[in-house]
Amino acid sequence: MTRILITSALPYINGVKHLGTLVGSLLSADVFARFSRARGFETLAICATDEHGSTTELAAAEAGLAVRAFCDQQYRLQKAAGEGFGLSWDHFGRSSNQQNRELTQHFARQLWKNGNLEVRTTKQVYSNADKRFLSDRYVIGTCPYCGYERARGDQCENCTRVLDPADLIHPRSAISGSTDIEIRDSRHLFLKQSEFVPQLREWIASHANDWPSLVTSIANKWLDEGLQDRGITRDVEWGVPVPDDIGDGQLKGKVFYVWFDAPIEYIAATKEWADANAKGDAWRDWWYGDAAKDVTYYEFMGKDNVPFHTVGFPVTILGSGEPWKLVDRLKGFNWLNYDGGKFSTSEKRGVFMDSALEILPADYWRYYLMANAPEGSDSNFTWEHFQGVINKDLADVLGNFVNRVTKFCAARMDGKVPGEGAYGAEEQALCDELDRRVGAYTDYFAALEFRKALGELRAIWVAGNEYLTRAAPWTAIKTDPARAAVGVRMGLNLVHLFGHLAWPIMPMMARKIHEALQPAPEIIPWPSGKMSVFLDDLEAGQPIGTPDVLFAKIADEQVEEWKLRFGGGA
RNA sequence: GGCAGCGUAGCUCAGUGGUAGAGCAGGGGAAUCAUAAUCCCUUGGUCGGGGGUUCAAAUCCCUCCGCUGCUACCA
Repeated sequence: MTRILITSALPYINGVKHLGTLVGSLLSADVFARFSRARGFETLAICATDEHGSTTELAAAEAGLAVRAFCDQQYRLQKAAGEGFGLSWDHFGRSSNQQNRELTQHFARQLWKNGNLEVRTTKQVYSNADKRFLSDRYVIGTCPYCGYERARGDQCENCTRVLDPADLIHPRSAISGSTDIEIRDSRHLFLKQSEFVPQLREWIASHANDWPSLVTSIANKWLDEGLQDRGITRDVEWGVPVPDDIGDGQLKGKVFYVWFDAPIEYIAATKEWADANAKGDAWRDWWYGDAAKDVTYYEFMGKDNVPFHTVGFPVTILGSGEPWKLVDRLKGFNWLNYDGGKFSTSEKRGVFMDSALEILPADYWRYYLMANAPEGSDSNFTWEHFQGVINKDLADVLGNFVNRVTKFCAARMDGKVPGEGAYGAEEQALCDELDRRVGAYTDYFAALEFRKALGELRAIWVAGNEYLTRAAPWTAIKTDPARAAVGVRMGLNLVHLFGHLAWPIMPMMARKIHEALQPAPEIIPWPSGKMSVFLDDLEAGQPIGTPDVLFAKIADEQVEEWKLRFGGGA
C-alpha cells in the first residue's frame, strides 16, 4: 500500500499570506492531498506556522505584544484563513511547540555527536541601546558605494550591492536608530554542509527526472558555487534553546536559527498530530526507518525555499546518522506577481488570503490560482485576467453546463433521470474522448503539472458542451423523445463526472454539483474504470435538483472597485 | 559586479532539432436547453536583434538588447 506524505513550506507567522504564497505551497499541497485521498491513498497532509526568529520579535514589538501572544494571535488568523480556503490539513501545527523543541534538540545532539557541528567565533553587531545583537539587515547606514543613506547591513537596496555591516558609513540600529553600537565576538554552531557535497550531488542527480528543472537548477547552483558551512544558531531570544550539552556550554542563551528548526517542524508537527489524536508512535511510521518505506514524501514550496530543502534540511537529516525520510518529490514554484509588480505586505499591495475570501468564495480563487500556477516562470495576477478566467471557465463553460442540463431535465423530463433509449455511437465517441482526457488529467495531476491538468479539466467541460450541442435534446424531444432522453441522461452523468473531477480543486463547488444529483461522500472519489460505465451510473427515475447559479460572473464594476481597494491597478 | 531564469499571436502561456500551438480577446456563422451562456469556422506570429553549427534551429553555440530573481544573518 502506497502512503502519501505531504508538507507545505511553513508560512511565516508574520501576517496572513498573500496569493503567491498560497498557490506556491499551501494550496498546491492541498489540491494534491485531496487528489491523493480521492484516489484512495492513505494521505497525511502536514503544515504549521514557522514562528521563530528576529523578524517575529520585531513584529511583536511593533504590535505591542509579547512574542508568544503575538504568535498565538497570528496562528489563529492563519489557521482561520487556511480553513476558509478549504485547506484540509491533517494537522496544522506550530514550530514553537514542545514537540519541535525536543526534536530540534535531538537533531542537534545527533549532529554534534557525529562531528557535523563545530563552534566558531563570529563578529556580530551589538546595540547597547537595544540591548541585543542585530542581524545584518537591522544595521543601517550609508552605502560606501552609492551613498544611499538607508542601506541595510546585508545589502544596499539602492545599488543592490552585497554589504557587510562593517562597510556601512555612520552605522546605526534599524530598530532604535541608536548609533551606540559595537562589534562583539559571539560563538555559534556551524553545520558542516561542505562535507556533504558529494552526497547531496548524487541525491539531487537522482531526482533529475522527477523534480522541476527550477529545483535542480537552484540546488546545483548552490553546490557549484561552493557550499559553505552554515551558522545554525542566533543571538536572539525567540527560538529553540541550544542545550548545554552541545558545545560544552559555550552557547548559553543562544537559540537555533529559524531555518534549522523550521523544516524539523514537518516531523514535529506530525508528532503533534499523533499526540492530538492519541496515535502514539504512529508519527514515526511516516518518517523513520523501514516503517516508512512505503511512504512517498512530497514537498511544496516557492523557489525562495528551495535551497533550504535541497541542501540545509537534507544535511540535517543525513548528518543525524538516522534513517529519517528525505523528500521524494519536490515541487517548486516561481513567483506570482501582482499586476506587474511584487505582492507587498508593507505597501498593502496585492491580495491576501483573508481579504480574498471577503470578496469571493474560496473555490474561485482555488481554480484560478491552480490554472495559472507559476510553474514554468513567474506569472502575473491581473484583475482583468482573473475576471476573464472566472467568467469564461467557471460561469460559462462549467456552471452554465450544469445549469442548462438540470433546468432542461426539470422542465421537460419531470425532474428525474430519464431512462428511455440506449447510448449509441455519439455517446461512445464521447466516452472514448473522455477516457483519454480523464487519463491525461490524472497523469498530469500525478506528475504535479497543475496548469496542464487544469487545462485538461477545462477541455473535459468543453467536451460536455460539444456533446450536448450534438445531442440537442431540446430539438430531439419534438420528434424522438427517446433520443432526447439519452442526451439528458448523458448530460446528467456528465454533471456527476464533473463533480468528481473538480473536487480536489474546488471542494465546495464540487460538492454542490454532486449534490444536485445525489448526496456526496466526505471524500468524493476519483473516477476509475471506463467512462462508458461511469457515465451510465445514474439510476433511471432518480429525482434531481436544480442548483442555483453556481458561479456568479464578475462584473466590470467589481473589478474597478477591487483595483482601488487592493492597490496597484494602474 | 557575479550567477540563474525568462523574452513565442493583442493578452496569458504550451512547445528543447524535423513543415509554428492552446485558451482568451477580435471577425463570420449555427443553435435557442441555459447565467446572451453554448457550438462550428476564422483573422493573427520573419518564435527579442545579429551571427554560427546542422540536410534541418523557437529548440544547440556565440554575441547584443530587455525583464526578473538570487547573491548564503529576512523568511
